Amino acid sequence: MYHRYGPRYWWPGDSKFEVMVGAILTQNTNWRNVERALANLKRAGVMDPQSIMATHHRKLASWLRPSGYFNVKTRRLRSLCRWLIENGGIGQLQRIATPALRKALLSVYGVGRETADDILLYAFDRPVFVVDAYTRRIFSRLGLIQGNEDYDVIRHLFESEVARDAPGYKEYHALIVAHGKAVCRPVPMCECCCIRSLCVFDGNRGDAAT
DNA sequence: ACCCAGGGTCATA
DNA sequence: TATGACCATGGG
Repeated sequence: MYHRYGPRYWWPGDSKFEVMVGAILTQNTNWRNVERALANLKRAGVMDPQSIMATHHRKLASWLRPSGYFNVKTRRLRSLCRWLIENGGIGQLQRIATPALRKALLSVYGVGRETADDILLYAFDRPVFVVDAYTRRIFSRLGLIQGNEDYDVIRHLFESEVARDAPGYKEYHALIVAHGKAVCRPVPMCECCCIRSLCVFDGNRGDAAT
């Protein structure tokens, strides 16, 4: 994949905080829409936890609107900022060991396992493997996983099989997304069954494209 | 008129 | 543990 797509330079962002914001905003959302919301925050001069907390929900939501789910994402972003401030900021959090830091992130409203791992890998530079929908799709079609395993089962699999190295994990995940976008498309419905979960093409059609 | 995109929470069984 | 409803915008 590296040979095909080259270095991805992930995660895009001017600061660790911006990476965290992007991780919240990109939940089930096209990155193109996230960029608009990030630009709104920068233009408003609120790309920091204190400014976010000082902004009314209504106004913050209007800036996040292009990224979709803007009401829930407003709450999630503020809960993350509240957590950052209560814990002394990113600099202090850097001193916490990875397992404890991961648990702390997961306790934040709106931060699930993938978002937590995005933040751990790309903002805190921890060697944590991010498992997303593309990872499940690509590697299930390669026959290496079934695809519906629990998140942490797949994460531990990659972390045990791939050398624990943050820069390597960063590049790998970015390449998985690049490959997923370019080639490994979701399984389309076929005329014979018309039900996605029962489609006979599932697991077969993707092979030629992986 | 669909489907999809760099998920997570909550209620329910 | 495992589904389903819900959240919402912009692009193909």
